[in-house]
Amino acid sequence: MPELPEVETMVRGIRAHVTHRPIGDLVACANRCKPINIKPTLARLRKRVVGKTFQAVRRLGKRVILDLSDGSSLAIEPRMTGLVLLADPPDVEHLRLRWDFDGPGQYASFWFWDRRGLGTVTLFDQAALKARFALGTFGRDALEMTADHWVESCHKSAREIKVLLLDQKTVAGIGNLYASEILHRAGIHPGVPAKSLTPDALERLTQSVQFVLNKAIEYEGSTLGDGTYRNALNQSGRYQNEHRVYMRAGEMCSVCGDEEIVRIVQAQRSTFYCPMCQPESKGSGRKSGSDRRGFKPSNRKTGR
DNA sequence: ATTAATGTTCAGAA
DNA sequence: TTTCTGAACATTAA
Repeated sequence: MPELPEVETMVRGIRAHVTHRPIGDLVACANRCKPINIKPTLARLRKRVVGKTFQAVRRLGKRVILDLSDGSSLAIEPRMTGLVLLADPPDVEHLRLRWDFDGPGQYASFWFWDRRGLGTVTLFDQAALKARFALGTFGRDALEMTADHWVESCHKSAREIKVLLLDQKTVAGIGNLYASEILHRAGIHPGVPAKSLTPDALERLTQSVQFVLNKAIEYEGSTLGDGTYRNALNQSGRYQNEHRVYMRAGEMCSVCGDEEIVRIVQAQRSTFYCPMCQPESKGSGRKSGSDRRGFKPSNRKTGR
């Protein structure tokens, strides 16, 4: 499920191969899959894209943005299982769209592949893109968040910190997997209200977001058990080997060695955490000492 | 054979 | 205003 590190890996993977090349055609792949959700229609998008070039490829939250030479931009949103590929798709059935380039180049085309078909491709003109991703309508990028920004985002909110982390309007790029990993490294219990976090906890959160996301980018993202996520050349990421809590319910915490990782459900999504490293009490002060022992997990489900 | 679970986003309701 | 719920989708585990 592509989150910030996976989408960043996609962007870096295709950038050199898709920019400044004339687009010869855009077609729906010939298989029984629907060509996913396209705005406007495929036919109209095709007319708007053919003959142009991509001037730049960048990331906005969890979307791949391709800036066209006429000032408009294409936003590819992988959602759960979408991939951009230069070659070697995981399978041919779930290829959805293909862009063909004219002229020389290492790869003649690139694809949007999506097993579940929740992904979207949307064309924005310059003004519409600006409006859609303006601060306030869309959150600041997770890698741009300073401690002051976190204070501003958290100090009024009654929501659980894990749920707030997932809100793309509050902060862009964090998804279910990295939310659990980030909070574990920060020593913050996922269920505490955002506004209860102390300045110290928010400082740790700031650092943890930077550390975890940058490390995950360095490792080219996480390819989970189902093997869905792949880079542009259909290679697995390597950050899954570094996960400390995600999908590790019932395992001993590798950091404290004293407690099993627990799975709970928040906002209909799985959360994983360590009751020892992430105490529930006030402001999640990790070093407060008084809550080192005697803590009871707030939820008893430990299955995976 | 049916049902639940999986994760992201958005529309619409509370 | 803020927060919550359900739908969309494909595949697999129970």
